[in-house]
Amino acid sequence: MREVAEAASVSVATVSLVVNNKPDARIGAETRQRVRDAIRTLGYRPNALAKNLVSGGSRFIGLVTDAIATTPFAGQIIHGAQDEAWKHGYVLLIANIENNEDAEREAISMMLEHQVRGVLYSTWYHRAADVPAPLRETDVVLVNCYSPAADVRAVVPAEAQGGRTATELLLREGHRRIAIINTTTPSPAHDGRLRGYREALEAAGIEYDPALVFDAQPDQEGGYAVVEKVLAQSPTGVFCHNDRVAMGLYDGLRERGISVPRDLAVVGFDNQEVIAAHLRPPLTTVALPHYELGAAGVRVLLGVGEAPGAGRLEIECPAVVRSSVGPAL
Amino acid sequence: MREVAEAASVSVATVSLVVNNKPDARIGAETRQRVRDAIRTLGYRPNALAKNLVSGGSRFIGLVTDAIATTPFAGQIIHGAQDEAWKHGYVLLIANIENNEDAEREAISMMLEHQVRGVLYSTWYHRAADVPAPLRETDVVLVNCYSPAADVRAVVPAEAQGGRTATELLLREGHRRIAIINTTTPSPAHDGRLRGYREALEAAGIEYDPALVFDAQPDQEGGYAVVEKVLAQSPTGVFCHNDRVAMGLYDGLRERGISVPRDLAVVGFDNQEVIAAHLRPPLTTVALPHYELGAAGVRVLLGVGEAPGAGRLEIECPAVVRSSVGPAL
DNA sequence: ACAGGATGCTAAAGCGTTTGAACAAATGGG
DNA sequence: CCCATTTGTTCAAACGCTTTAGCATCCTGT
Repeated sequence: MREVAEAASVSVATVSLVVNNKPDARIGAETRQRVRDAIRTLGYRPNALAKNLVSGGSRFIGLVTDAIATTPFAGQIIHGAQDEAWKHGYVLLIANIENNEDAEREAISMMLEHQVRGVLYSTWYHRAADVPAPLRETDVVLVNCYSPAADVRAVVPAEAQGGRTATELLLREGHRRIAIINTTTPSPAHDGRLRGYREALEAAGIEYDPALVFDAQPDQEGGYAVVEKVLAQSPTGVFCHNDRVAMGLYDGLRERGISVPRDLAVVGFDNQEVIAAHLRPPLTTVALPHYELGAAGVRVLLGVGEAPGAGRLEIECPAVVRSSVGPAL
Repeated sequence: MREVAEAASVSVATVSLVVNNKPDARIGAETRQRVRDAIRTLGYRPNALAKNLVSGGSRFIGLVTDAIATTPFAGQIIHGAQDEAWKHGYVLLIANIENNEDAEREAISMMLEHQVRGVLYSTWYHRAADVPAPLRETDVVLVNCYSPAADVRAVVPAEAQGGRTATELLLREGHRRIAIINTTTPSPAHDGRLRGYREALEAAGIEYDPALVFDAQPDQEGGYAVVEKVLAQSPTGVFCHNDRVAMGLYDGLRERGISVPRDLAVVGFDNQEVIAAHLRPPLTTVALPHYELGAAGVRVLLGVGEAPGAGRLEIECPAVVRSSVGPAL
């Protein structure tokens, strides 16, 4: 900067004013141009570190995740957070801590030392989570998880609405006998989606029948294993807890010569692209809005747009219609 | 820091020396303890920004990717890079530029302004890439792509070795008539894997038969569409260009009552977990080492461990054995 | 011709660290 | 008992930038 100042024969103060385009800075047009030229010819770049130092805070937002690796979802959260942060002039500082206490402590320290504007703490599946104590030193927003004590702002998928949407996908094609294959473990996903299912049925004036509710491991094997029992109840539509379960269901159905969607309509959940889009027929499902979770997390942190003072902000799970739901016979 | 200094009644210089544990600093044990206590009770954290300012450079490594969103792979690259960076005391600054020129320029500016130690420029599939001019201002390592001019260090998957490995997976079970379903578009993957296939055959003393080489769109539809033609050549094993092709192949085979691996052995490529692990039977495949690409990228950038002065460092593609390859009849 | 207000620019302090030189006190050797 | 070390600690400059107060000029109207 000093070099630029010298080249343009002005003071560094002037250069600063020009670089930052200060609205109320009175700089002559000619001088301004001279500085601009000097900047160009010298290839000057401001030093963000120094800038942040003097301004007190930085333009960093920390993102700590518990598993970038194990799931394709985390990528989406990062992506959403990064886009939104970018939009507001912030940069993402990421750290992932594969359930490693020390790594977590270190990561958080690092972020605090870099004077982050705040931290997004995200998990790869929707669950309760404790906020590590040191994070209290800064702004925190939980993403895809929530504090049981509800004392920290959180952004989570709207499981119940998702369950409702999934069920409505079947209802609106005339299905009245709709099974749900839920997961075995209690969780926001388990409870919320079931609740949505029941709400949708009720709204359609259909009585809830516990016999149509099945539990299965939330993966392909689970879906495959439960086929017989599901068919025994002769539903015309099935809402699967996730796409992998639907994948297993497909396998079982195929073996029995049962055609999707002609003989049985199937709806998944998660919208795991590689699975849902490539099954035959392509799977109609409900998406977990990971990108939006990341983006909304940043918005909440920055206090722009929708903002729950505390408590959870629920992000809609949109329907993704493909070809696995047809009209009820 | 000043507060700590006052609390411990020493100078800030002393505090600095204690905090950084300077090896050749002569500080009395008692003073040292006093400072430590003050730090603890005041909850002092050093300001990384200031530290970096004075030290000249920062502990940032930039990672720019062309698509975090669209693929589960990018997550792995990030993860590998982040772990390795961490290990050396660096933090990742990420930016992704969904083929948006402006975003790219901005992202790079941002990184340079933050005085990054260097930048990893990564693509989501292995290809040639031009290094954006401004990146020349800093250290760059290409990850999963390479500069045609070979003037920039690059880390890429060893496609040929991967093709060889895939083929050997079949050879060692006694298969002699092995088909390859390659992709239609020329690319490092196309050429390298085919080369590996030929090398493996040659090493096994099997003559290369062009009739066993098929081209197909590199997705499920492609694999499904080519089944008939492949079967017409009655191979006992098939090496698919990727797992999605294998997925399509599975579909076609199932329709024809052909059992994997009993009637036909199948090997995929990419090791796309959600697909490969969940197909029935689970797919034996060769993994693209995305995690390692990220990690190796950082090592090359930092000049630790294996380091090609220039040119490409090839990372091994390991076999992932599941159940889709059985002995040849 | 001159007060008063714009206009254009700069000086200098400060942001939180690091670091080499400098200083003071204690110790050891002869 | 004095000089030379060693030991413990501080001074002050520097890092690259922002920002406020202030100093010159130059207009404008009277």
